[in-house]
Amino acid sequence: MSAIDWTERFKGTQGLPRPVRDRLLDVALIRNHKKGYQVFGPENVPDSLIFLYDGTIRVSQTSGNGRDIVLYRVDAGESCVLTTACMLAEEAYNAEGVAESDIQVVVLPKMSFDRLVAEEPAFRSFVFAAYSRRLIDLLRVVDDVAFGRIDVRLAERLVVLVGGDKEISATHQDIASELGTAREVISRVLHDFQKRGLIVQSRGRITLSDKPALRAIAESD
Amino acid sequence: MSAIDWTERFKGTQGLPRPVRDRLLDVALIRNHKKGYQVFGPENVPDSLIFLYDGTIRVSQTSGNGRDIVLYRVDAGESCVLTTACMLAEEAYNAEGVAESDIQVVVLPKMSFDRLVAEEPAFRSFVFAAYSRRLIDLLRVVDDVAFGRIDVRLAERLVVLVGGDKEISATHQDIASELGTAREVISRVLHDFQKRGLIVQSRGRITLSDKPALRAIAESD
DNA sequence: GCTACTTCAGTGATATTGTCACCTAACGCT
DNA sequence: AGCGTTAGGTGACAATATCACTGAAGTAGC
Repeated sequence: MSAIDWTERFKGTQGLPRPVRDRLLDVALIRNHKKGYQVFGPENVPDSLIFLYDGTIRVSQTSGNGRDIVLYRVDAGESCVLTTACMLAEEAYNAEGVAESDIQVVVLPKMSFDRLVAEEPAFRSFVFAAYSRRLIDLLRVVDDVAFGRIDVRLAERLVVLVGGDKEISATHQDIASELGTAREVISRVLHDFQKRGLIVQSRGRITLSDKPALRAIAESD
Repeated sequence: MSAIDWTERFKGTQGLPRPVRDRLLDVALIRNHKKGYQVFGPENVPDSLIFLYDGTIRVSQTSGNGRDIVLYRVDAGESCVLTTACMLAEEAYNAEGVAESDIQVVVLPKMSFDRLVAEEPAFRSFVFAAYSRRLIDLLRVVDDVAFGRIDVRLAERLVVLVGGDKEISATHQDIASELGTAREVISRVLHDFQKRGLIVQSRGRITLSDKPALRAIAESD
């Protein structure tokens, strides 16, 4: 058994009885990938279930022309259920998962996955919870894109991206790809935020100087 | 056993061995609902898995102001996995499933569902396939809303709604709610379609007079 | 240093879509 | 027919997207 009991870190699996965790350790393969690695995509259909041990995966969708939109992120401790959808889909679709940092993933072969689902109720509910969370994430995206204002969404995203910090390192294009809009739109709204004293910009860098105000804008939906 | 072997009609369960079908019949409850019945929604969280035996359920999302968007439809033979997401969600969200016709549903109590998933591999893959299909449906919605042109989406929807027929019985508001846009937008685009000889309108009724042309518009993405 | 090259950001013009206000036409009802 | 309700039309304007540029800021080579 490995020195690190990695299953400890999987959200929702904390309550798993000891033997279940050991079984997970037994059948899973640990893989490392560099930042930028495409975990799955239209041209790269995996045949295994993927759990993320460390790092984050950005799952995004690409349009015919150059625009992107981020659907959700997979954080450490979560599983990437779109890979299963990916496996089952016969019609083409253009979602892809890319490592946003160096990542360490736990690869669970389809057969082992199937057996664990069958035999371990706790694992089963973990998997269904993962699916449900993704469905709800997507509902949120639909809601935002269909009904949300761009300045509200941008403010919200800035607050999320900055985390506990004060600075964000991202180009306008990066942020446009997050929100599924065009760079020019982001440039204009950011310009407006700057005029209002909410942020300070420099090339590839945004400093949030009035986080509470941004949060207030983000809440106004 | 009922006279009708309804499990025959469930897509993806055709290959189930006889005893599995019998077990489904055993534990499931059949319920009838009128058109307009809310199968699930923010105020109405079910505690069972729902399979649709007959009719269709429209799953849509409502915005803060009056706008709606249709996420997908559940047809006979499919399961409504959002109900499970519904059950698991702690944060509020505003999706609802409404019977679009009189429906007959098969209600599978959570416990029975769990047991079937555990014990019947065929049932298991049926359920995962259902989840995946919904995820992919939602990807399509995101793609349309974020990147699609409204005239293209409208033409597409008209062709789908008309089916093998030539007429659609729906108000502009109905169609706007399908696509997540405003009535005025639909009115204008339909007016344009009419001027171009693609459709003929009367109150609450649209006749597709040039379906091939509409299909051509729908394909132009 | 300077130059060439690339990436990033700003901006005006225009098209598309959404919002608001108000109007008219069609239908159902008594 | 008269009346109320719903469906649909339209102009004005706001928000967002697209296009075609511009210059500014970094980067690599010399």
